[in-house]
Amino acid sequence: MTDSKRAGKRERLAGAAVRVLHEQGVEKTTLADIARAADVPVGNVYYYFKTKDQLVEAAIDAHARELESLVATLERLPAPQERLKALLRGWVEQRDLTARHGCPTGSLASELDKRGDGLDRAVAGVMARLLDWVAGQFAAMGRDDARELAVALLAAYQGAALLTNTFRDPALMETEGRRLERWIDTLA
Amino acid sequence: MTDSKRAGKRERLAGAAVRVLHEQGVEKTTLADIARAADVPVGNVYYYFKTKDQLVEAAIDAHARELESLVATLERLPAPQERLKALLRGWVEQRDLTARHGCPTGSLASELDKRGDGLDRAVAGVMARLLDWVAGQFAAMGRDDARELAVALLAAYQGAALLTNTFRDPALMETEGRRLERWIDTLA
DNA sequence: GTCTATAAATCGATAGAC
DNA sequence: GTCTATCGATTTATAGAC
Repeated sequence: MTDSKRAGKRERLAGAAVRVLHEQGVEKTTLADIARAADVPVGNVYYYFKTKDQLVEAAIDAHARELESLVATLERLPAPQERLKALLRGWVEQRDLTARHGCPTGSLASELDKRGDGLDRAVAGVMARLLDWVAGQFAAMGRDDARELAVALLAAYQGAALLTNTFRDPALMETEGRRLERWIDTLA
Repeated sequence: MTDSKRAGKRERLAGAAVRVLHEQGVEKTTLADIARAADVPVGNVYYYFKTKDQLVEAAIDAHARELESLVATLERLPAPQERLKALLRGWVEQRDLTARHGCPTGSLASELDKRGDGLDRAVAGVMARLLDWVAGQFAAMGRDDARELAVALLAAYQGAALLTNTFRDPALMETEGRRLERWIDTLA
């Protein structure tokens, strides 16, 4: 089989893993679940990934690329406060999915921390890059407490996502999103 | 064996479960892990709990009682804003444990959501009672947006706990705790 | 390269001796 | 009531046919 086809199957597995791991969690998800979602025979998974951990790592990488692509579209907006508010609105738009399964990045970080392997460091890297970008926006707004504000914004979202998921209440994310937009306006 | 002794062993198992489930997560924790921590033979666990789920539920109840006892001590403080700030300081004091394993309630809520069983509703109840109490404090401060403020405070803490855990950085919780104390002062 | 069959390990749960 | 031994189901991972 050609390299392009092999890459396609690898990516299909990684992409399906992102979705299924978000829905079911890492521990509850079997390789059979991911293989089925990717329409690949179970035993064949091991040709592309030596262990389950390597497949999870590929899913983290795929998720990181999705996040980078989102940030890239935000970069097109001229003002940093508009970029941050657009990020917020994107999170609010995902409220139904968040109510069902939580924030993909946050629940992954929480779950991978409990595993002995080093996969939690990979998610921490994804989270760190997002935090850096948010801090960069606050810095562009002339704030010298940019990092602290970035932590506050990201924490507010992560916590809101957790409560939205816990109470299965998408409206909670809407209310919190509006409040955070007003907060950003006061900082400009 | 007497009822009191039996109750003692049941409680020892539930108490050990609270600790071990926080450290290792629900899925990674085996009944053997909990039995060892409680100094009870593995097979004997099933005399006290018919299934693993029932043991997890007992752990949630035990955790709920710990939280209620904490809230009861806060009730002794005269002013509602002092009660909230004391709650915050308690969270900050737990920062090292949080950096290692996250917030016990939050990580439990996140993990149990991914399981098919109904245990996530039990944690949601614990979280709801805490949220109600916080909202009650804001209401006593004369705020008619008490519920929204309570969601904001609890979400800020849950998000800060998640980031503290993800980055393994207790200082993050300290900084965020100070910021939230200042925020409460502006609302009084 | 692809897939089936199965080994190997883990863990929840039960049977039954004491 | 307490504990050991073990079953049965699930899941990761591998061997090997095609």
